[in-house]
Amino acid sequence: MSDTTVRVEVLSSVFQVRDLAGSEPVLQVLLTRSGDEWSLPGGPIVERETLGSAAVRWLGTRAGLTRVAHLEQLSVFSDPDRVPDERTVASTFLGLVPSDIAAETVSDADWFAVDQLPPLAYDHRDIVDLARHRLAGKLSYTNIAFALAPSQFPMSELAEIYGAALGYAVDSTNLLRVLSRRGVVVATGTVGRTGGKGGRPPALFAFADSRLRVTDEFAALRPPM
Amino acid sequence: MSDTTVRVEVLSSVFQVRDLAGSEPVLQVLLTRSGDEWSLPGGPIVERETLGSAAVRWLGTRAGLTRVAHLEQLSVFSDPDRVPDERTVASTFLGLVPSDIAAETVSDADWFAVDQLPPLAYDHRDIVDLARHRLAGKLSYTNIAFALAPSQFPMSELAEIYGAALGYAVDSTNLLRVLSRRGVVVATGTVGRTGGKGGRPPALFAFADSRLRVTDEFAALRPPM
DNA sequence: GCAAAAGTGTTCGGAATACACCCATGA
DNA sequence: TCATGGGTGTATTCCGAACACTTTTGC
Repeated sequence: MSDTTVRVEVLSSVFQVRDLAGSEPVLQVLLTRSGDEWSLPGGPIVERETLGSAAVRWLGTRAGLTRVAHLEQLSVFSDPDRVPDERTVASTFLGLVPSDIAAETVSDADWFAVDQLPPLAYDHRDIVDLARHRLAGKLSYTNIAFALAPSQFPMSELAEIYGAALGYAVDSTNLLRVLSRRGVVVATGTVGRTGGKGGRPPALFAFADSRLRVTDEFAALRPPM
Repeated sequence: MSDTTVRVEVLSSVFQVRDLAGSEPVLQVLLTRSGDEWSLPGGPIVERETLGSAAVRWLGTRAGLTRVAHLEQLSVFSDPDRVPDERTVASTFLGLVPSDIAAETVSDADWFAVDQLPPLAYDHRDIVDLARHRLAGKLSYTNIAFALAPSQFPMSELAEIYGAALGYAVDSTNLLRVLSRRGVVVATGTVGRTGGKGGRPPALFAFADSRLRVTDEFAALRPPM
């Protein structure tokens, strides 16, 4: 059998929930400019690195981003014609950045609201859509929001983060009940400062784990007992 | 940037629920012999094919298997030292074969119960474990069992298939309720033959779709309405 | 006191499991 | 008619959503 080799690149959809001037915070994705177009940050892998370390490396060099709280594999895109030139297989990643990190970017990188994306290169739009869908799914049955939230937060802020990522409003009261029953969030005992327009100061919460954990593996067909 | 190319292979964990002499049916996985060891079927990709078509091609040539009812991507395994020799990135797949198909194999391929696997080459054992876990998860919130079941079946047989794949007993009564509420299975109106030891003849059911469909996307945090 | 935001309690409905009981067939 | 398996109905339990009501702060 012939030892066919192909070009392998990594591409990352990195999300952050960011304040948009004068309105609710929205889910944004990090893009890099290449000529006229915008692309997902990434590039080819080198000899002795895994795909994951390649993704991290490219996020640092292409976009100036170093603090990714979570990174996981998505599908591989392998259509022979997905990019013109050389046959290139793309291994894609989902990355998340906490909302309180000032994710400074280099000059050729910027954040875009996921509902107002510019035209993207090649199949990168499909990759962003896949990543959004994966994120929405995992918010429901894992603790993945730890990677979108600050280390401490009032529940109303966490509800806004969920709302931005899911695309619909989430009730903070019930969110607390669901997440604390599952042991995902715990009260810190500390109290935050009241907001700009008055109101009762909020209790601060934190995620129990800072690594991905499945919290509701079986929606149906649970094992006995 | 240098145009690094690497060797890309596909590896498939193909499962079938098969009768084991004189006992309950069990989940088995298809392996190929390479020298003394057993491996997952697969190999390098060629110029103009996707990873999926490469996986199908290798299943045919290495294992004589042509009728895979479902095939989906799992993770990419990219540790630089995962195989000695040349640096090889493995894109892995989960495949499923209906239980009533006589999945004939070539001489260097055979089926093994997942709980009694022989020593496997390289990291192939990790890949099988990942595939089992993915299958178990998807049985709970998708219709993926269509690819493990015959085209028509009594519910007791489907419960055995679920039981073999999940590793614990599943009640056929409640399985029918869950799957019919979700529109996953429908009654065919036909009736099967009674078993060897007498008993009432069973109604036959079928899956409504023969493509993967998510049936319970959000375990929690459902959208309003 | 009043507005604003946080927190508590209650009710409701949906969905999955467990289990008792009835039905249809072969010997 | 009896054993064997299939099918139906009911009760229980759990969990998440909705919403009203109370509490605590700033002005």
